[in-house]
Amino acid sequence: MATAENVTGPMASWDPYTRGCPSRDLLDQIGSKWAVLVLGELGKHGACRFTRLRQRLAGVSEKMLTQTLRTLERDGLVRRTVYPEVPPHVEYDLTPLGQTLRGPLRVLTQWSVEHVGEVLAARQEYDVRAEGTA
Amino acid sequence: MATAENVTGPMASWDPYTRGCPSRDLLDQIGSKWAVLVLGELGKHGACRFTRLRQRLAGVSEKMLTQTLRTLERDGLVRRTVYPEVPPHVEYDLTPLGQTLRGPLRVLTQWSVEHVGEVLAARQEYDVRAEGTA
DNA sequence: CTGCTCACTCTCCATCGGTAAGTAGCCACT
DNA sequence: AGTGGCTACTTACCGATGGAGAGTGAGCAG
Repeated sequence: MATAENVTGPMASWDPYTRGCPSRDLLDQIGSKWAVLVLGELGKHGACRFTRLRQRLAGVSEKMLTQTLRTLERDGLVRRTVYPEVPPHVEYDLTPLGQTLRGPLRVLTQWSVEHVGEVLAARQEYDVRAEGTA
Repeated sequence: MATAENVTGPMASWDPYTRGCPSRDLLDQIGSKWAVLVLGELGKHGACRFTRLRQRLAGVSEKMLTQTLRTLERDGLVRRTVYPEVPPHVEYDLTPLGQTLRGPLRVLTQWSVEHVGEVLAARQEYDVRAEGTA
């Protein structure tokens, strides 16, 4: 079992509500737009190549996909496997640690799909009221 | 039950993997750094004033807190109540819709707290390997 | 020797986030 | 009369971040 002490010293517990706490950064990372989608995609369909991933996440730029994958790899959530061929062949898939994130992210994604209608309605109502005030 | 049809027309289902889909935007919003923390705080401790909230979310600027609260209010997740007093008195709390997000966000927050040690370790290992390559 | 594939990598520009100072309205104190 | 303070914002400025698109490298087919 990994504890805080193993890595950075005597901090007993992490708290994202504290300024500069690594758990806040991490929360930000894993909740970021492209990371959620990359992890979700790799979780659903397993290993995937760069170009295929880029197609599945319609709208992502190459730069952002590369950057997101690097960050996830560094964080130990995604594994990058290079097959030394020409043309280049690289595959990405989830590590065991990455797998543990599937549940939380699936729940969040489902929430946004299920409630987007209500949110859109709330926005309309808000905007109408704001117009009246302006 | 709110469905897509109620608001924007004949789209049968929302998919965050589609470019420009409102559910992708929404997912981005609710996963964003300050929104997660604001919703978490209001979920845990109930109604709260601006300044108090600012203290609890150590490190947030006034600008970002205002902006985050406005967005959440517009999305129907947070309710803003103004008491016409001097000095000004404004309270924020979760709407019923906002309450439904507590679970998903708590799970995500817990994940980051529980696994930050492993992630930190993975980063160290990655950085050491990268140094060797450089 | 030209073109093609794949996975980047670089450059340029627009938008975003953070810092810090300003605003409004009323009250208490001097 | 004037000064300062309370609370919740706004605004201006600036560096960091994200997106669009072109360029790179390595090797093989034609």
